[in-house]
Order: sequence, then structure tokens, then C-alpha cells
Amino acid sequence: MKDVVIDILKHNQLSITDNRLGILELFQKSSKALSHADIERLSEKHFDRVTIYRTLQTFVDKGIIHTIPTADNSIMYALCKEACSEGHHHDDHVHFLCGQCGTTYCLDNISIPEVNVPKDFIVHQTNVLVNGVCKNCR
Amino acid sequence: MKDVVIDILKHNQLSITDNRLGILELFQKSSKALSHADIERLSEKHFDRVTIYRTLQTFVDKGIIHTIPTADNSIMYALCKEACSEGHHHDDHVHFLCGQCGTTYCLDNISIPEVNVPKDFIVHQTNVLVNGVCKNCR
DNA sequence: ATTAATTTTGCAACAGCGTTGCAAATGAAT
DNA sequence: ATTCATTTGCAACGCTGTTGCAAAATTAAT
Ligand SMILES: [Mn+2]
Ligand SMILES: [Mn+2]
Ligand SMILES: [Zn+2]
Ligand SMILES: [Zn+2]
Repeated sequence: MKDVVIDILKHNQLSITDNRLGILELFQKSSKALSHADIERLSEKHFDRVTIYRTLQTFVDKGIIHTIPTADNSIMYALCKEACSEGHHHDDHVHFLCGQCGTTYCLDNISIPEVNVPKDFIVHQTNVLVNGVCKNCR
Repeated sequence: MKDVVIDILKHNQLSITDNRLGILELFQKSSKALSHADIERLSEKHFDRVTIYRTLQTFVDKGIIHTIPTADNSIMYALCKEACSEGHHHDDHVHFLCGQCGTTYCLDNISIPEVNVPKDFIVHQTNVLVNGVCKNCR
């Protein structure tokens, strides 16, 4: 586990620190998306708020994690499963938010449908967020 | 114009105040979605931040306007064109955010596509946010 | 038209999220 | 071990949104 995490950091030319190791392990262990608050709560060692923010930003920049826009105006983060790299994200899958347990899932296998916008509009990226009840809560 | 706005307020059993008249007129005039900051800036008379927040919340509750979740974690508001009522919104259209001018559009004619989630998930609502370049900016 | 009851507003205070500057601590390289 | 570059923690700040409460405005009743 720790080896995998170290490899990811090295591969992205990031120095190995307790903070980065800890946060990246949390993502590896979790099947759900995590918020900043989740990470602060779940971390074994205590890390400063600011450090966590900066680490998350670094991971997003490097293409290690991606952000998930939610309807309640909070930012969730999850591992990139596709081959994302610095400045080039390709996380075009559907996200699901369970209204019962609050869990955000990446539905990595479900691709974003085509959306017909007016012909004088140019589409760069489409985000799909599905709200409902997950398999554990029904 | 003002008559229309007054009718909407009366129809929703809201008392007629300068603040509500002003904000509702802004929405009637605008073809774009508006943020709290937009409203504060565009209002002729000065209204307290808190009053604006409360008015927006009231309008959302009454089904006069709906919120639009955006990727950059800010809330946009736009008039409900469909027949929304207190506690029952039916604003299931696609939203488009122009990366150039920052304008958020309601694409009222473009309905939300079906999304195939895993069969043990229950779908309540689907939000689709398209990012790109609008007709005025290309 | 006055008065009374209800609703709305402004102000002050507060909490949460995220950012920045800077000095101390840590990690990487020699 | 020493040096250099990067990361971290702390303090401070700005922005967004919320709450409590008294004053003002609106509505309803007389
Ligand atoms: Mn995802
Ligand atoms: Mn809309
Ligand atoms: Zn659930
Ligand atoms: Zn535009």
C-alpha cells in the first residue's frame, strides 16, 4: 500500500512527506469521494488546514485526483482512475450523490451522454451529477 | 413590467416591498442567471446583503427562481420558466457556463438526458452543467 | 384615516471555507 | 554533514452565508 503511494508521488516528482503519504493513502483506501473536512477528520496525524488545502491543490494540478462539483456547493475529491496528467484531466464519468448517507460516488463506467446545445455554442466539458439513493441506503 | 412583478408577488402571497420588486425586476430583465453579488451590484437602491439572501431564499422556496450548481462552487439563480410552485420545482433543463464571459444560461429547451446508473441505485434528480464558449464569445 | 398585528428589513455578530505571507521545519542533493 | 529547495504551521485576512434582535415597513382590522 505504502509502496504504491510512494511510487505515485515519485512518478509525479513530488517529495515524500508524511502529509502527502497520509492523504494519498486515505484516497487509496476509500471507495467514496472525500471532502477537505473528511480528510481532516480521517487523518491519523493532525495536519494543518492550510497544508491539506495545498496538498489537495497539488494533487489536482498533477492529475492524481479530480474535483467533483456538488449541488450543495461543497467540493469533493476523488482519485483519477483514467490516465490523467499534469494539466490534462480526462475524468468524464457520471457522479452520484446519495441524499441519505451523503456519499459521493464516481461511476467510472458510465460515460457522459451527448448533450445537444444550440449550434452556435461550443462545448468543452460536460458535468453530470445524479442525486438519489445509493445501493446501501435503499 | 412592474405590474407583472407585482402580480407574481401577490400570486405567491408575498407582501410587496421595494426589495422584492427590485430583485424580481432584475431577473425579468436579465437573460442570464444572476449571482448574489450580481444582484447587489445591479440594484438601483442599496439593499443589505442579508436582505438579498433572504429574498433569494424566499423566491426559491416559492418556486419563482431556481438555483444552478456551478463547477466553481458559486450559486447562480434564474427565473423558473416552467410551472414551479412552493416545494415543487421542475427545472430539468441543461445549464451552460461560458468560460469566456462567465455567463450562465438556462437552456430551457434542452432536456436532461437519461443516465444509466447501476440498477441498485435510485435516481431522484439529474443536473447537467455544460462548460464551453457561448454564441457571443466565439 | 388610525390603530394594531404581522412581516420584512438592517445591523451586528458569528461560523465556515479557502487564500496569502512569512518564518521555521523538513526533505533532497552534494 | 552541509547546503539548497520545498513544504509546513501559524496568523491573518476576505468572502459567503447564517442567526438574533430591534426598528421600520407592510398588511389587516377598526
Ligand atoms: Mn469522479
Ligand atoms: Mn435554469
Ligand atoms: Zn447512500
Ligand atoms: Zn460568453
